[in-house]
Amino acid sequence: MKRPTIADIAKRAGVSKGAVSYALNGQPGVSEETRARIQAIAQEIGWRPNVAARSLSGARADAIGLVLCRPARFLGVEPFFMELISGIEGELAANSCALMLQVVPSHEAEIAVYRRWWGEGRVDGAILVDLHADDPRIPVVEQLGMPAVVTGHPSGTGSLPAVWSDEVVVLREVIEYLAALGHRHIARVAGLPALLHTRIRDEAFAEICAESGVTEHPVVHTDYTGEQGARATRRLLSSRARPSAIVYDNDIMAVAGLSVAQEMRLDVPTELSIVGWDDSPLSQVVRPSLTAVTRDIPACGAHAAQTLLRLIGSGETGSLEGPAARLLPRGSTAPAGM
Amino acid sequence: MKRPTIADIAKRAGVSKGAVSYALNGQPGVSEETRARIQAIAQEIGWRPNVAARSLSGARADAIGLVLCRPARFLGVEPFFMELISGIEGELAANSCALMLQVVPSHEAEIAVYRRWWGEGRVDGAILVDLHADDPRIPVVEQLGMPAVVTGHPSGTGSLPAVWSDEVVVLREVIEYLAALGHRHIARVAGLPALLHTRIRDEAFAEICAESGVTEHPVVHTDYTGEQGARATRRLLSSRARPSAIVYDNDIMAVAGLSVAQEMRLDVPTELSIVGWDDSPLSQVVRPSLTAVTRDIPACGAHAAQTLLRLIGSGETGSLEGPAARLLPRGSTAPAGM
DNA sequence: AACTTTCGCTGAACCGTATCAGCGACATGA
DNA sequence: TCATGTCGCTGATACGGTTCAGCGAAAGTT
Repeated sequence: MKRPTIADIAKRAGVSKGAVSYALNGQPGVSEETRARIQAIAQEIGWRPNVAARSLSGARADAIGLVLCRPARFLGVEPFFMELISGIEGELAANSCALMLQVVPSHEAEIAVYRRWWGEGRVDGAILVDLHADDPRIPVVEQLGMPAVVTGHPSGTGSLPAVWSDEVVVLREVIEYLAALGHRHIARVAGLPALLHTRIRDEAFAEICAESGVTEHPVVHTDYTGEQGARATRRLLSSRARPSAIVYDNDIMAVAGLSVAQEMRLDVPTELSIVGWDDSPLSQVVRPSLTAVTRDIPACGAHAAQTLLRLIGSGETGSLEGPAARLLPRGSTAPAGM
Repeated sequence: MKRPTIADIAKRAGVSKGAVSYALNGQPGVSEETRARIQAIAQEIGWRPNVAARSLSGARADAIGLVLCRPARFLGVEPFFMELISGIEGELAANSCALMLQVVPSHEAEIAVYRRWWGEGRVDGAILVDLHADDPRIPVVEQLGMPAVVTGHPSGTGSLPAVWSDEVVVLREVIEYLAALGHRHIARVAGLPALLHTRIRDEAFAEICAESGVTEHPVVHTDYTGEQGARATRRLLSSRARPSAIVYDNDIMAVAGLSVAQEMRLDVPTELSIVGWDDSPLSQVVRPSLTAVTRDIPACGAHAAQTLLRLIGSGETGSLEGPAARLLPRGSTAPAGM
């Protein structure tokens, strides 16, 4: 009860293997009549193409790779990645392409994975996330010649196409919204300083605050964990002149900050306004529900996957702007106390 | 600048391809001297085995599959899966085995994925999660002959080995702890009723409550979302005789429940005790921090992966009990109000 | 009618590895 | 001394597809 092969089909159809291959791949070279007959037989005996054989013949691996480089504990609590993955998958499944996933502890390990995957012919390309400033992965991937798209600002992606959404625009929306509510002292609890998008937000934050009459705009960097988010919040709220609003770089830190505020008997939103980033169901579960920057993460993933598939298929490249983020006001923001 | 193959190595070493294959796979058939020479050459020219060719030769695909069957939105917020995945990966990486991931909307789609993966020779086996009562995947996987391990109670896994942790023991720990604190009315906000482990917990909950003198023990089923967790909590707390403690089936619902309680001006823990399940960083971020059932999810994943690899390698089967869960008391539980 | 083109198909080569039968050289045992 | 292994290696083949050159027949062109 072995798996049927095209040879079996060829025998039953009374044609050669080559004809079967043409018929099943929609290639010219067989009559429509024969094609239909062959397809019917393939269907009947439950034939599936063997990916190994197919990719050995110089074709594709029909898989793309995704490497996540964050500690397990942090990954779990960050809904971003799961949503991204499911978005990627939606696009891949439509093209019967598989996703290879690996979680690694460091950039070196990540690079080693790309080397291995590409060397072994396991993947046709990869999606790179969490772009760093002067990211060491970029030159390696370029040199390998492996098709790849980067989710992140195109300024740091070298020759690789990027799929990104403009963070500056939405950050401006956030600051101007808070400024309009009368906030003049806005703090930012940021993520990892090594990440490129953190830097971009950092710069834009300072600039936009200055423009909007927000005189105080301190930034604290963290590792995205709730723990560090809580600690940063505690420090900010303990300082002599405490901010009247805090913008967080992810949801879990915003929730942690909310708890710290409540612990310190500060009412949210009347005494402190809170804005989260990358809105997840979490934001709506806490009281008050969190005002947050939201964007369609699965759509970003789908977008990246689509771009990669096009790159693999036709070599066609080019950075594309993905779905835009926008501010979703909820209960955690209010006019600044007088 | 093609990828080097064993033929290239053979040429440079002045031996046959066969000898190279033996040398690089640790097989007998070459002298240690020749082996070392061949390995050095392989190293030098950067040779990597081509998985396609390797698996075509009847060997392995060197990949295992994992299919997640939950809507994208729910997946993201549930830290469980990411932690499980990173645990699986840790074990796989050590055996240079890859993980194929797919997210699907239904069991039928999931089964189709197994059929395809196995038919195409893409995977050597799979890990099944979210076991249902009378799970339709079990007979299909058995019939396919695909090695698989199931994370869940062995009562429903047919001939497939299971990796599970005893939920009844820890549930007893929870109930007896709450009973000891004087709680006589404990509600449970459960997950999807179709899941086998929900049923097991349901049954055990009723039984243990009865034994422990907990006279009232209502159960509400949900879909694991914070939204439904909040709604269930609201309903429970609005009833005439409200529970003095609620046990939730996951973290996000526990957090949602906590918010609802605060919204209803019920103090946690003095007026309501809350226990979460599958402790994530989330539990420690809210105030009060949540008493929760905790277990080492990455370890469970690693365990499952290890069992699967052994099953693939030697056909050796057998269910194994994984790391045990235990109760971690924090700030959200207290003696029942008089 | 002779020539060219197109169609539908065949047969063989090829991708990179694993594996098996066999072969000479040498060691071992009776 | 001869039969018997064992060692280290070779050469061939298999795996399941893709792809290419080529071939006979039919159709079209002049």
